[in-house]
Amino acid sequence: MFSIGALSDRTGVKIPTIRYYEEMGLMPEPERTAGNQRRYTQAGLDRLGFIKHARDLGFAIEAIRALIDLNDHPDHSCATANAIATAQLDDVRAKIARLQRLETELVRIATHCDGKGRASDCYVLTSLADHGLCETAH
Amino acid sequence: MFSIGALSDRTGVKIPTIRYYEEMGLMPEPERTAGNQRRYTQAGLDRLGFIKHARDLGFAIEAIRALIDLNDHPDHSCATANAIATAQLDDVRAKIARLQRLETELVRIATHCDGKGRASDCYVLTSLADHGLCETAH
DNA sequence: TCTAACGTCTCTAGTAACTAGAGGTTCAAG
DNA sequence: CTTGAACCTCTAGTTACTAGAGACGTTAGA
Repeated sequence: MFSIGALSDRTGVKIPTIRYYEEMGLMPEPERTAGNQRRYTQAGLDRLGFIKHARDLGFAIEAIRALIDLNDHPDHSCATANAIATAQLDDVRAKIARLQRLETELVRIATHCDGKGRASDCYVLTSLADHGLCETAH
Repeated sequence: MFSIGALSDRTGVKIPTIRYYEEMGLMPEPERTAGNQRRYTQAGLDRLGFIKHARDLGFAIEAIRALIDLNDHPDHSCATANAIATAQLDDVRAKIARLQRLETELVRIATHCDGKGRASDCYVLTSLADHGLCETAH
């Protein structure tokens, strides 16, 4: 049996976050000691690892809830799991594309200002005031 | 003079968001009609455009506050503006790098599952349960 | 001038996914 | 049996908005 601190140490998930996951219904309510402290089994540790990994990959809590549900029903079809993973991939790719456009503009903005002039001549400030200077849409 | 709705239409910033910016001190408190409605000048419109552009580029409210402050003091050095823009660029690049690592893992996870099997054999679920299958750190 | 329709007002509360802190209790090592 | 670390619950704060309720203001047409 593991205390909540032991779980935290093994997974890298902070203690308040573990309690938060329990409240959100991602972690099952564990057994308690006579003094009301949580005691987890190996299954609890495994589940927290699953959640952590999914969160690290950017899955939302609701998506993880669905994935856990599937994991608990081995005979269900995995179509939902595939759809969730694919949607997450699409989401990540969209974010990358957007950030790359921002990167382009920020490089332009940052390189045209050496930080040594006066604010009235600053290309950073001029750029922000005038959208027309941008190369891409954002 | 512009009503708040006119400002919203011209900048694409939603009305409650304009009021929120006012509360945060990014937008100055505008004049009011006898009936207590906000009326903005061209300067108010310009400032909202500045804020919108900065937000679109991912600058945080606090960073924008500093940029506006510089914009209002033309004789100050623009070193801070340059530092803020550079920090933002670094931040964007770090996010891109992280997302690209996630993309790698998600491609692997999504392509190994066709969504037609059973949950017990699902590569998506197996992968999430076993971090060892990952190619990169995340 | 009246009135209908639409615009605007303030205020509260909700979102995602935690994080911080207060004030009190329990556990385990020595 | 003591003591110090770990744990408990609860509330509130974070970021940047968004939604909704209920009331009031503005304006164009009859």
